[in-house]
Amino acid sequence: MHIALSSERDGRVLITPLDGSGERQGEQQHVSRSALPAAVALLEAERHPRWVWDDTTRWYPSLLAGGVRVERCADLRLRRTILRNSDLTASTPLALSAPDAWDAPAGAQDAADGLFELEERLPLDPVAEFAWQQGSAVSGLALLLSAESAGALVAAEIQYAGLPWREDLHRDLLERTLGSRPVSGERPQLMEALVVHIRQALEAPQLNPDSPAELLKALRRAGVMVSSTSKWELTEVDHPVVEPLLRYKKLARLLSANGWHWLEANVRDGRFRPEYVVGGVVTGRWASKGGGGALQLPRQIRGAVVADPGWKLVVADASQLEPRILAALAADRGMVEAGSASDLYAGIVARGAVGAREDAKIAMLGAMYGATTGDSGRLMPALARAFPKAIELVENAARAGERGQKVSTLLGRSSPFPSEAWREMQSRASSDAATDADRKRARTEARTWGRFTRNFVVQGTAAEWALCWMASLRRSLHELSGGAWFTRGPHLAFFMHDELVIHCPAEVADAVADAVRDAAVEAGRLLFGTMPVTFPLTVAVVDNYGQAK
DNA sequence: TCGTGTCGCGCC
DNA sequence: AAAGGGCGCGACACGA
Repeated sequence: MHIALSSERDGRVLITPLDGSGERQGEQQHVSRSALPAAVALLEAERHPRWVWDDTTRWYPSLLAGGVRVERCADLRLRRTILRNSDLTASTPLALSAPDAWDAPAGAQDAADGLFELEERLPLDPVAEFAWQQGSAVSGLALLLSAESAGALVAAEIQYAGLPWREDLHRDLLERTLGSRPVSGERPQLMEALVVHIRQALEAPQLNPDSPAELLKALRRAGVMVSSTSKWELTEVDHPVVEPLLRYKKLARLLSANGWHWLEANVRDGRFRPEYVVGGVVTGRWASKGGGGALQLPRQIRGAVVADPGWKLVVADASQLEPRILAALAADRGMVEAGSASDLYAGIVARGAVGAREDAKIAMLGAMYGATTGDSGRLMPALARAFPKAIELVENAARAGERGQKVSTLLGRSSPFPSEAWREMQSRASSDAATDADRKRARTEARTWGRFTRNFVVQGTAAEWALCWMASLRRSLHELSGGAWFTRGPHLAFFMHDELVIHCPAEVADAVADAVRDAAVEAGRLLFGTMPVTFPLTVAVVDNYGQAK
């Protein structure tokens, strides 16, 4: 059972029941915007449909605000992106058609109007688009299409519910770490004190350490021969300025990224409401937007995330997700077995591939990111001998990218083609007129694109695992809530690539911890069937996010 | 006074 | 000499 929602020119909403292929099935209704939540709630209860709409971010927030949660949806815009780009649908009319308004980015319908011809600016018809998509979709993409849409529901629900945030604790942290809040334009006391030390150590009384250019000059004048002012380079240097400078940088970062200004802009009524962009990264990872920086919440301030009285936070983190994904994706038995205990890297050492756990970690990162030099590059041959299938998979992905081909994740999301400029560079380099410089530059660019496609298959498949994990958990949390409005019971409150935070009444925290583990098992089964691969979680039941890990 | 590019840093 | 993938953001630098 599917039901499409679409806007009409008169501002009302058209409700169209559909069958699974997109054929109309039964009577349409028209309702006003204000009557929509009630109409959806009724149909949801009676028929449990999959709601078909152009863009979850255009429909779901107002339904949630109206007290209506839905079970399933088909987000046509997200599905369009997958279907247009996937290798699995490359020869379908949809993939071959010219881009239209359905290809515009999330929430950009209005901004996109100028990009398309007049006739494309008519209200989008979800019924026609759904039928077209259903005709183009192949069975191999079904899981990805539904997981992506489920992700859109999760993202909207997280934003609606928000992450509980204690503004008072955040302010205490800022005052302890930076000093009391300065009048605008000035530095907090503890930062100003460090500036005095830095200026003395560099004999540069006017220095503004916030300016990388000025700072670099002052460092070099003082004999500190660095090529940038970055932390990793400064750590290598032995000079009295390094310690206060690194401390200053840390404080400056806290102030600008998560200081008083961030707090006022992003926390309201005790909640931080992250704004996720589902599918915002080409690999399928989520992105975030707005000043919130949802996907980079620093550890330093997680102490301000505190469960409501009588509630708990269940924090779950998928350990070593990407290397485990690679092992399973490649069906590399040795690497899957190395990961059968809780620590994959220890398992790699135990199998004799490398000598130390730290080497195993560096080597695996190098394999996934494409390192060729340094410690990571040196360890690669040993890793390739021990785990030939896993390494072959990432090498093949890199070679395909270097040739300008697409690569795909397990569930069928494909990488984009490289740019036209990239292709021209490659063909110029292989022509008779090519100079050595042409060839060299083309080779460098080919390798760069190869590192992207190499990483794409692992990062993208890990993102698919995470989508399945969330979708599965969302279902079981709903069951645990026993019919109450979802924010009254256990609900997802935060997501960060391989980590979830669930806010829940204390009495169900243990059940939630079990549910989040079960959901990880289910995600592994959805992606890899009966392969004996495990995705262990670190689960903590805490009052305060800072207490986890 | 804009917009744009670069750096540096945080997250995975 | 070559250089590990993906992001978002704020601050600074610079040119229109």
